[in-house]
Amino acid sequence: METIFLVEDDQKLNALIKTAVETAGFKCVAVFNGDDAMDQFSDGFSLVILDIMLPGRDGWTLLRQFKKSEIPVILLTARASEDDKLFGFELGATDYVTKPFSMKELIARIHVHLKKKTHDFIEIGQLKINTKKRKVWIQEVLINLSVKEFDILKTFVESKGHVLSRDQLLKQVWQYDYYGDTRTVDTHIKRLRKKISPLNYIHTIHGVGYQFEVNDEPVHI
Amino acid sequence: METIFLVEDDQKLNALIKTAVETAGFKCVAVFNGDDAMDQFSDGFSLVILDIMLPGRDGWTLLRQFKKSEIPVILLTARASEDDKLFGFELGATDYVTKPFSMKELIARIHVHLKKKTHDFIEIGQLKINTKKRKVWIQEVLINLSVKEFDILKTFVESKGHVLSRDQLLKQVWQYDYYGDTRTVDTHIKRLRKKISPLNYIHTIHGVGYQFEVNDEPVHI
DNA sequence: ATAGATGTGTCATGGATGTGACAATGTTTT
DNA sequence: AAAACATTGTCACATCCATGACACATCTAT
Repeated sequence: METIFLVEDDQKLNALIKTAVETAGFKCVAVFNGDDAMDQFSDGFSLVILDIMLPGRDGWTLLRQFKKSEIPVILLTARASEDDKLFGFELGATDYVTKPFSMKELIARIHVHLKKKTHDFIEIGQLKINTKKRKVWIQEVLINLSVKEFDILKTFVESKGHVLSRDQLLKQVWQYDYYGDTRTVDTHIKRLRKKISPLNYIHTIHGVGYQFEVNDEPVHI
Repeated sequence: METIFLVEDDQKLNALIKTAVETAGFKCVAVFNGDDAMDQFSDGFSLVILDIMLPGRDGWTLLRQFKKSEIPVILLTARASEDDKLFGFELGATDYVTKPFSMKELIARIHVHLKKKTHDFIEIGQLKINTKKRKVWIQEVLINLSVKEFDILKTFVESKGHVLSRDQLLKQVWQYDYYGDTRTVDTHIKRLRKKISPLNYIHTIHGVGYQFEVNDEPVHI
């Protein structure tokens, strides 16, 4: 479970954000001042929400500290001052939100930085994929895929655009200790291509492997 | 050099942003409508700035198209509507900026999003190389390279400017135990030179080997 | 001037890939 | 339980194309 670290001195706002974050499905550790922030911070957190206008220890110092760990930091700022925003970015803030803001927007930005969009549904090109139900549609038409075919397709859409060797696909879709012929991959690619035709999304990279990329013509309206 | 793709129908604003982006040290390809955007878009760009309120083709359609390529997209929006922001995020926008905004802030956000993305990308001279996708562009135009050609090019750009003997190239690109003719290297160099022409980056060091060095004329603005 | 190094067009070959068929195994239906 | 069906892995064969070697032209250094 992803845990958000919240640093906000205003009691009401702190509680409000904490509730919003938790109802969005995250855990939330909330502190009210800079000293507690320093003490309780660890790199086990997935993301930090930091009010830059803290009493006591300066918010900028905290930001500098947090960014040593590569964890994304969203700044909350009351001042709409231009310079503050720029200074924040220069110090490594991932994003900022200017008060007043809606909880919806804050949550949306959290999702963006965690790259955890609603992951059960993936839309790519003319394909719609429900990973939980293991179903695939081409323009609302359900496609019947076998286990291996679905796993290969899922591997493709998740390894966005990267070239995958046959060995990589074998390790991912089959098991780490698979002893079969690498040409087996070819056969499954063939079957998958046939089932998602006329979509031409699986490309052969001669001498390397396969690559999944949407190449639809621009749709003219 | 990183190239920004700008889609903005307002003449003045378009020029303003283009100038700001270029003085910030990026190149900028600017278009004024959705059709041109569709035509000129390529995944050789590093980032897209998209005005969501375009005449003619809907900005959302463009966004959907752009996001197929994994390139970060910053939305420009006049409406401060909450729903628009959320919709934009759901469709895969990386960030958005609400008008009116300062050029400073826009540039700051560009820098933030480009930092994340530099891992798989190598830019050298007029070449852009994506090692994971094994793709190469010359000024946004995709070049089709074979396995050996790509590996040689990759070896070159990674061994910054050093002269490489044919034996070194053979060991790196082929295998440590390769028994072929060293002249084979020459043939592949020939093909690679042809494919990346008119770029003259591969230099012959007589009696030693080859060297990769960018020798472009400084571009005067 | 000369010998060796390099550029380059051509071509045969081998390796990589597409594809249909089939047997073995697992799953569903009757 | 038997039959019908689906899935999977392997093979054989055809096809395609990257590759590597060669021959010859051109260049470079001495």
